[in-house]
Amino acid sequence: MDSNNHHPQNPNPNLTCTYQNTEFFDTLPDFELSDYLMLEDGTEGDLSSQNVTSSDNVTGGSVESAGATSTNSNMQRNKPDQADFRVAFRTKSELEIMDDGFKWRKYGKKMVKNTPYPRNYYKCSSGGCNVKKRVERDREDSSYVITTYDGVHNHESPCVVYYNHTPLMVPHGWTLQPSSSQSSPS
DNA sequence: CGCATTTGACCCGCGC
DNA sequence: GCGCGGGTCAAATGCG
Repeated sequence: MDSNNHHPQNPNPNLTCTYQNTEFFDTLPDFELSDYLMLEDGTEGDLSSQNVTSSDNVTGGSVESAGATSTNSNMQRNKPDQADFRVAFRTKSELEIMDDGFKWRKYGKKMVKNTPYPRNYYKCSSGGCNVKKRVERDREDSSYVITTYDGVHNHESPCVVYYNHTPLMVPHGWTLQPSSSQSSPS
């Protein structure tokens, strides 16, 4: 609706995610992460009532893909390859458009019953990448945005390709960067 | 002119 | 078996 929603490729090029140290969220002045939701295949309940470790520090270093033994892989007609991994964030932000360095293309919008705010559906526009993203506002606090990632990117973030690959698993959209390194590669 | 966004319709799954 | 809700697709429109 807002014509200013045309998200650029990477408004936060210096967005360095030291996710395990939570420094990433401290680096962002515009929004802060309130809740980190770890949703696995079939474990996902309702985001509205999904209470997690709502602590300021996200000590979630144990993010793993949990789709290795899923019985119902073909839940959708899409490729069930990477649809087993799901992560949700609740972020305090005025804007629903939180670019994580990936390029997302909106493909749908829905009004949810329990929420006065619409839910937006995004797909990763990178070729061959079937990662989906769901963005909705918290019905309790409209200042919070709930972002749910479905799937795993099969490519690096366009804005952090110059970083070394890390063996650690990070939530979709977040690219890990060694805290010992400078955010400016030059 | 090309690409991204928007919006409505359609399809699928689940619950009653 | 029917209804409801959620999710996805496709065509149209607008903007760059």
